[in-house]
Amino acid sequence: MDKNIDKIFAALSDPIRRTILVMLLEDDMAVTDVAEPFVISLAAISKHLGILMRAGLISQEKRGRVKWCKLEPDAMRDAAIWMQSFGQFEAVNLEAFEKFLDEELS
Amino acid sequence: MDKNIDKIFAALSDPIRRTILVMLLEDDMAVTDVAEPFVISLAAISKHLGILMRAGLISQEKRGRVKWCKLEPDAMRDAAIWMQSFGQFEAVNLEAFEKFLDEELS
DNA sequence: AAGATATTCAACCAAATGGTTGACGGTTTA
DNA sequence: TAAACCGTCAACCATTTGGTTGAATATCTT
Repeated sequence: MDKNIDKIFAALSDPIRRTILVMLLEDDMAVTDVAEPFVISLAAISKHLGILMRAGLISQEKRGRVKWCKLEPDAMRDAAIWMQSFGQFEAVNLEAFEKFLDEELS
Repeated sequence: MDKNIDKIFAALSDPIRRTILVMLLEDDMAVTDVAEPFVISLAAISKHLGILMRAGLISQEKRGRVKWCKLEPDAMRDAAIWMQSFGQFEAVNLEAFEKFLDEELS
């Protein structure tokens, strides 16, 4: 139960996986569509999705031959609590967040 | 500048390193004292501290033969912003945080 | 000067990570 | 039924990670 925080932080340490999570903020996506913007192989994306799955950050549901990926934002709560404990971080303001998303997606 | 978020999350993915950060919440510590509660070798702790250093999460200052380790909580801000963007996490309440620290330190 | 203390370095090892390609098993479409 | 599509699996490769031990360096103490 607590070992999972390891997996969550490890999952978040890869920029491809963070980008995938940002993509899933918009909407659920099929594996093939998740893979589309990246230059690496579908198999590699499949592995990344497995890591996100095992960390609990996404869930997957197969309908027909398509496997849908869904964001599970709750998984991040423990990690967020851990981080904020060091914090006195100001509340996130929208400006900072939008700027951040721009950089992340470029 | 942004590549560092990879290193921050990677650094946080290890329970020993997270425990070290919690220890440094209390006060600055010498490397030997950081290592004391752990069963692994001093050299291994030295490597962990190097990873925390390169992630910017701690700083080190040598005075005499003793190297002092200091928490640098600001380094976590970018990562915290990233996480909170998925969030709508409620503000951390003290109860949850104390429970968390108990688990982390045990 | 010699000895003890603090920390890192170097060489090594096992396991995990991130990538590849090719084959395979389901599912849909023609 | 045959062909196309969706996604994973298996085998492989290079690199990184987390640990070890023993030697090296630097500083303090006696």
